[in-house]
Amino acid sequence: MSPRIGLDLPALLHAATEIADSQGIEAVTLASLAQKLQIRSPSLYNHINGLPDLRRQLALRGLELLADQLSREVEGRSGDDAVRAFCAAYLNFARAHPGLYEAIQRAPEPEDKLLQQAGGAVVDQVIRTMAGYGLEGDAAIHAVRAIRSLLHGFVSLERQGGFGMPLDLDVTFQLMVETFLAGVKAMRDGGAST
Amino acid sequence: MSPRIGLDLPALLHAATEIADSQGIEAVTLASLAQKLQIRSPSLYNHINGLPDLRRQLALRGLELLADQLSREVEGRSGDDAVRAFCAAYLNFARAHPGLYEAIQRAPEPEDKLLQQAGGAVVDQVIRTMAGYGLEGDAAIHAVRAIRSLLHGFVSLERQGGFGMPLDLDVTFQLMVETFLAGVKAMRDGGAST
DNA sequence: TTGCCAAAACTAATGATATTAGTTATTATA
DNA sequence: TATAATAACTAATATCATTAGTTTTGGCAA
Repeated sequence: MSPRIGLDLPALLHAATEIADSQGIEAVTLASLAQKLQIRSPSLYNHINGLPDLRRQLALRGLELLADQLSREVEGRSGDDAVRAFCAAYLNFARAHPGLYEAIQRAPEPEDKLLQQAGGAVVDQVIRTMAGYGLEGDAAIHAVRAIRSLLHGFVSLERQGGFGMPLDLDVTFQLMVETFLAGVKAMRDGGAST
Repeated sequence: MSPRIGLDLPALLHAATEIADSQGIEAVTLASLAQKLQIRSPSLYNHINGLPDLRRQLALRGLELLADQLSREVEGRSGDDAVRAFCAAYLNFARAHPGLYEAIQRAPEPEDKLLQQAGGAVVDQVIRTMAGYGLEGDAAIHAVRAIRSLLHGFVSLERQGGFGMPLDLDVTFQLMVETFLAGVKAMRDGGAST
């Protein structure tokens, strides 16, 4: 009675994103998505290649969106200011799109070219932001890894309610970033102190 | 022909841990566990209360083991040395038990008393380790949150292969911890520098 | 304008999973 | 030795992903 509803991949991903952001990536199933779209689940195969493919597409969409927002916020800034803006943008994305953020973490296939590339774009943005910071070569790579760890760790713990104390998390975040910057400078300008 | 094989909860969790550590927490299903134990999956209900309960038990087991190893390594140390030992022990646990570590992160029910308590034991260990560091009140809480973020972020990114460059990860980890310590001292002993 | 074809929906069917209900056999204990 | 609790079992159901094959529709070419 009603073939041709007019679905396409973007519409699918939009609906899947809503499910992921509101109920978690686990809740994104072909059954739940089909129900939300008012179609039968086998019909989804006209647009995607099964559940793993759907989640992969979500991860791609998430990475693109993240890279986009990061570069937009960092643009025109430099030094500490750029790092602060970068960190804030990263946190904001994770809070605004918890489901997409979750999807990004599920990068299984290391040989997936497109996913690698999309992830690379985000990492490149970190590298650009941290560049011109007086760090060269290996030291720069270590610093980039450190800030990625810091950001991802905070975001993950916050999302899963890992921080018990009722102390303002935004303050923690700000302080954490400043501590990191202070540490980088201390390490750069000399050895360890007491 | 063969009821009474002699299974009990510890044996179950041991087998489930092996699956989780070798194939990931996703691979821990009642079907896979039953197959490994040579029984039919409904028989598992004599020991556990379904799949969610099994994963919860795994998380509990993981938290206990982690708290145990952390306190063992930190014992007798203090100051920077204690922090370094703590971080190393945390990393070692995550590497040795990737499946258990994964299980820990899946803490869904915030009202689960036992899980809260087990998680609290780990956090308390962080607090004890960071204590006597010249940080008081809120500052101490922020510092604890920061180091948890750092450790969890690094461990997660490493596990999912998030670090692309073929640069020694152990070096990054060491450096990261030292940078954190330097940052904490810089923040404690004065404001921001240039 | 008409007819055809590709695309997008569908139904039907299969296999895997978790879970429940009810059954049987064994072990421990009274 | 008899019995009761326990730990295995079989049978059955519901949900999910996936495949195969079918129908309908909308656009495009003759």
